Amino acid sequence: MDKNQRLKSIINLLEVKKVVNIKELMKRLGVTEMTIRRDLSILKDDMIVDLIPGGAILKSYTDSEEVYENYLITHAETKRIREKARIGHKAASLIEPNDTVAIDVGSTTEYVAKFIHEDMPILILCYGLNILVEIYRKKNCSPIFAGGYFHDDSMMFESREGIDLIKRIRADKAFISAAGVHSNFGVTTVNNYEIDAKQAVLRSSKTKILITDSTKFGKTRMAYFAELQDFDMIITDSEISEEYRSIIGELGIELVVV
Amino acid sequence: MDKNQRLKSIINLLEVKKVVNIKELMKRLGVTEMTIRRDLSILKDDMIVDLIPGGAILKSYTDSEEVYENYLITHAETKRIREKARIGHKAASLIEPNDTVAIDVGSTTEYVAKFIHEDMPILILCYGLNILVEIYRKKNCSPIFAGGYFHDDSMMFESREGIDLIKRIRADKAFISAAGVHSNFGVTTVNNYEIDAKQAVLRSSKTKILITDSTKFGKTRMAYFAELQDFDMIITDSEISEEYRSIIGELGIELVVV
DNA sequence: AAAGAAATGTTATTATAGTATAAATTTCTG
DNA sequence: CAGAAATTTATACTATAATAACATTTCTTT
Repeated sequence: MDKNQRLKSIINLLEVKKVVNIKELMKRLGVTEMTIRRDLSILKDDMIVDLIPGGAILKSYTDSEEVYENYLITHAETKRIREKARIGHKAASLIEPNDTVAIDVGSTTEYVAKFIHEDMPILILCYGLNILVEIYRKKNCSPIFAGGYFHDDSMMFESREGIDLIKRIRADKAFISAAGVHSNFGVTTVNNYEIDAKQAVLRSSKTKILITDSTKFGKTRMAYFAELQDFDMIITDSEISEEYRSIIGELGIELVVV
Repeated sequence: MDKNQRLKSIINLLEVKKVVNIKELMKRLGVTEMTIRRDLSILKDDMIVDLIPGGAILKSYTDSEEVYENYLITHAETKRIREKARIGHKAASLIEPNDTVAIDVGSTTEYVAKFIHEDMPILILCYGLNILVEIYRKKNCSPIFAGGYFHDDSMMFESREGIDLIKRIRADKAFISAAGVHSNFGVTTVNNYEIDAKQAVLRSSKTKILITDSTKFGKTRMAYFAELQDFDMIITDSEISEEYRSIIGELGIELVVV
């Protein structure tokens, strides 16, 4: 195996494994440590890999400080990861083979997407990048993505044409997120630009499922998009108050507490 | 910052950076090496990260030998990654601040996207998931994504509404890929579903740049979408034949060889 | 506020990784 | 096939990373 093939092998391996170490490459390619080091150094100069102690990874092009700082600010405090994972897991279990499902933007709906089994043959309509990234690798899930202009606070793409696409789809189940759920003031979210997509999905879906963690009940955010009674089911975690349990019960909405 | 927050921070950082090293975490989190080591070891036990010398990466779930062996067989020869990286790097260097650029689907255009500097303030129109994933984190790059139905061979999204969106955008520069470039039979690609988007982008872009490696010259694929002379510039690698160098010269197209 | 537990820091030691250089081998070229 | 160039190996040395044992601080609980 000549040098060029070796370099290709290293890149191939990196694309599968995301990290290679020098010892492994020595064995696999049958050359000494120094040769591997020189190969990796060539790939570094070609800006294909980043060297790490003992090996290399594919080059990352997003190394700025600010990206990280923003990320921390937006996500660190509000996370409640374990609750969201439970809610998402429950929601995903409702999906049946050959369903068409719509998944709204949001961090909780992201967990719905995560927990969809890759063997489940379904069509998934979405418009959030985090959702898309979760599902596109699953081999039986066919994504339909409503594009447009990117909003990095919600990872949502939004446009007139995206709404047109949503209107043309009919979904069996829609998983909709909310940032506020209030008995008088209805169901709300943070950003005005989300309203059209949420409403379009609600109009074109048979079963409407509200996905929200318990901290959102009793809250109101700026952008109103639906009444509580527009939903057929609400999935939330066990810290939901007695008050809202009974409000939801009286409206005849199925409440699933995980 | 307590231990739990630190662990979250490390995970957050990993989700952005894909690799963290201990020195960096020490500075960022203001604790000693041993503490970071202990944190990483907890995350390792939780099966969230894999330790690497000097740091950690998010745990990979695809470590089987077979994956790699199969991959080698299917892709080893056809890839030409180093050439594509050079082509992409050159193409990205043409982008100027406040440009609107359109980036077509393809493995070579992926490298254009990779090499766009995150400080470059631009709008980027695209419709390929691999392109989108490269750019959406770059803080000054605003993506506009034409959505639709997903095709996993090319990672492209395609729909009537996506084309409508493309038609509504005017780009300064379009980077278009091709699977075949022939002096008589024109510029072609593999999949019919790509044609509309490529043509729509060509029609609405000022400078049209063909991005293709040298193996594509003289080849023809099924889906015709443009004439060679529709392009203002061609970027390719140095193995392009003398024949095609002169054909391109005679057509008055700027040829950039990297 | 004091005792005990948990978390973090310090230091010394061992193990592993990285570098530089020269010699050996292979490959290329006329 | 000789000689040059490129590539690879071998080796000695330096730098960095990992570990372990113990000290200190911080947090809880009474």
